[in-house]
Amino acid sequence: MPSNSAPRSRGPKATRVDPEVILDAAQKIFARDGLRGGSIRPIAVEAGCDPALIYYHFQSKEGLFQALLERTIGPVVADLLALNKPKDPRSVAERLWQVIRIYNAHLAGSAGMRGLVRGEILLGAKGIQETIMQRILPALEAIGSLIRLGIERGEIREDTPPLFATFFLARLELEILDLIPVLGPRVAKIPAELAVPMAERAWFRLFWRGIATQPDEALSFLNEI
Amino acid sequence: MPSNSAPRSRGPKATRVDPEVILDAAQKIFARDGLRGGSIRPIAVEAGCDPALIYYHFQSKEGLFQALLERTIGPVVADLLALNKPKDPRSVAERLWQVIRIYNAHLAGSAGMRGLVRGEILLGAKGIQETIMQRILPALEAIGSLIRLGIERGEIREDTPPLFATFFLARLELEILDLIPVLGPRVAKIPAELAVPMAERAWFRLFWRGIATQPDEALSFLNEI
DNA sequence: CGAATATTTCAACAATTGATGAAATTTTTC
DNA sequence: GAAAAATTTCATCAATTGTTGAAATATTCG
Repeated sequence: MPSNSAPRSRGPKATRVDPEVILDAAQKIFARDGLRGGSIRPIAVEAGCDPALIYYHFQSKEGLFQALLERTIGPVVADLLALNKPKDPRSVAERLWQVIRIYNAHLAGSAGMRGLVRGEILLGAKGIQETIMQRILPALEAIGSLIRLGIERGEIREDTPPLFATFFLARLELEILDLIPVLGPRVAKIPAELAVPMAERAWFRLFWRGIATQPDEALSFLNEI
Repeated sequence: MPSNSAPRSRGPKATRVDPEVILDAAQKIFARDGLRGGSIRPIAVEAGCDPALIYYHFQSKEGLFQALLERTIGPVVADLLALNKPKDPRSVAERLWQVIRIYNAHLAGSAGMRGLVRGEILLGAKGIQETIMQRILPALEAIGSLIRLGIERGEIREDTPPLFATFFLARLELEILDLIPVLGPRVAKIPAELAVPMAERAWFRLFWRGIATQPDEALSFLNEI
């Protein structure tokens, strides 16, 4: 039998394949299968194009992933840096809480991507590690500045180590979004969709109690929504 | 040209290939390349045997990984469960601190394995997920019991949610061992080998302050070593 | 010793992978 | 309208993958 589908015509289609569509497809596949496990052909199917087109736009599989990283991390970092504006009228407590909200707002829908990023920090190729680090380090620095500001203002205990407190908070976001929806319902009878907001609040309270001079004041913003 | 190496003789060698040696090799390769990225042939080279021998002992790649999981997680869980003995004379604070020490003692040397386990919880095949969960859930339950005991005894604040505090502590171990040695030296000038013990203590203090009724008492054990 | 069993290797399979060069088609430029 | 550039597909390569069946050797048991 001859092939049962006529070959599509070559050359540009009626509607060009937006590289953003390819990135969407890559995010879906990489998030599900990992960087090594996800392969180009399923991404091409998802994007509705030929595998070779992906190479035309992104040169290599690694290039595709790096482009995806830029798109995923970029907006998060931008928002985190904005928390450090000198004229911001909010308390440090409230702005640290916003760190969590920002993270959630941008990344809640991209499960798998965070684990992927995390895995590549630990085991990834040097080039990808560098890309990630250059994006993440300024964000960590921004959180550290906030904590130092809190110490200056007397909101945060003087014996709080800014660096470790930063890691503690940054880490918190990761785990809330990734592991809590999986573990929460299994360990207790917490619906998956409630696990994240409950953990966010409980953990931020715990965190704030650990570092604040007046731990039980000024957390009213936690009760919104 | 004929092949440049004479074929090894078949049949049992002088010294049998201990399956434990294959597990050691698998741990090294999987930890470096991930479950999907790590393949059987390099594991066989590392173990000094033929790839087919791995199938003889472990049936499949997934079977190999499951056996490796058992060997890695088993001892950790056993030690964690032992923390819950009713006659233990130590304070809850000290026993919660031991959670971290146990984790470190068993898993500090197997970087990559933790990320692997974590990744498989989120994205892994159903069978592997089940294996992991059946091992981990009793450990989480043990920590939860300790925290409830602390509340009963008045060591821990009554408004502490045991479940989330458990996750918080369990999570803490993971990140200290994995991310801190990578991020610490890059963000500040902390040597990698100091980053872990420093973070362990700083984070445990912060954690304890967040949940304790008398947060600044009875942490003298943190100064040992 | 001889038979049964356990251990190890070899050779090969079908499938999948990342990648490329050439051809075809459209769009842009002049 | 012709030439140049951009976009898309096709066909295919070489390498690697997990896995298996058969053969070979050693050990154990009667």
